Amino acid sequence: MGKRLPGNYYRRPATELAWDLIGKLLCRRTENGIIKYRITETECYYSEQDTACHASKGKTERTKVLYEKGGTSYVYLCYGIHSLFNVVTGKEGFPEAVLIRGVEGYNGPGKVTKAMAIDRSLNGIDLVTSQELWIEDDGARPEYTAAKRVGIDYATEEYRNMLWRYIIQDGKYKAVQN
DNA sequence: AGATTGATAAGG
DNA sequence: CTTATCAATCTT
Repeated sequence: MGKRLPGNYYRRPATELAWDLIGKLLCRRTENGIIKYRITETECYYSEQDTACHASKGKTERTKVLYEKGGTSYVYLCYGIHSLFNVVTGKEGFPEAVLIRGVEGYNGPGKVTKAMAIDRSLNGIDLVTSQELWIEDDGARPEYTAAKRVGIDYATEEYRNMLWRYIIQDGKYKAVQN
């Protein structure tokens, strides 16, 4: 079956990981056993120049994890309600990450983390060695489309228009349009 | 379209 | 300490 993605898989730009993670299996160990969901939608956040990226305002207590090396998880509580799960990519010292916006059966980043019981206690863990949370590749290479990112109205127009959101082509799980 | 929600970050 | 700001979701 699926193989866990190695550390060097994550040491690539978020702009590349974002579409490559489409179709991969997000795995989570729970008390009831291991659950796996296929990733259907991602978004990438790249560099301090990207005004939609949390790191654009500089390194803070919250965003410092974005500067970690690829393969680190970044779990962030949004709007006081929703935990959002991101995969930090690239090399140490450069802020970039891929937000998991949807998995098979669950559209919406808040629903994904709810379904998989991901919370801020998993912030900063290593997806390569963790027994709690990791990503596998089972060889699936689904079609995907690119779109503008959503929920980032505060970003400058230049970055709002970036096609940094990727959606699996499956018809069953249509994403909301811009 | 509007209400909600609480951690985070910046300012006094 | 106080205030403003959200990488969202649910209900009208």
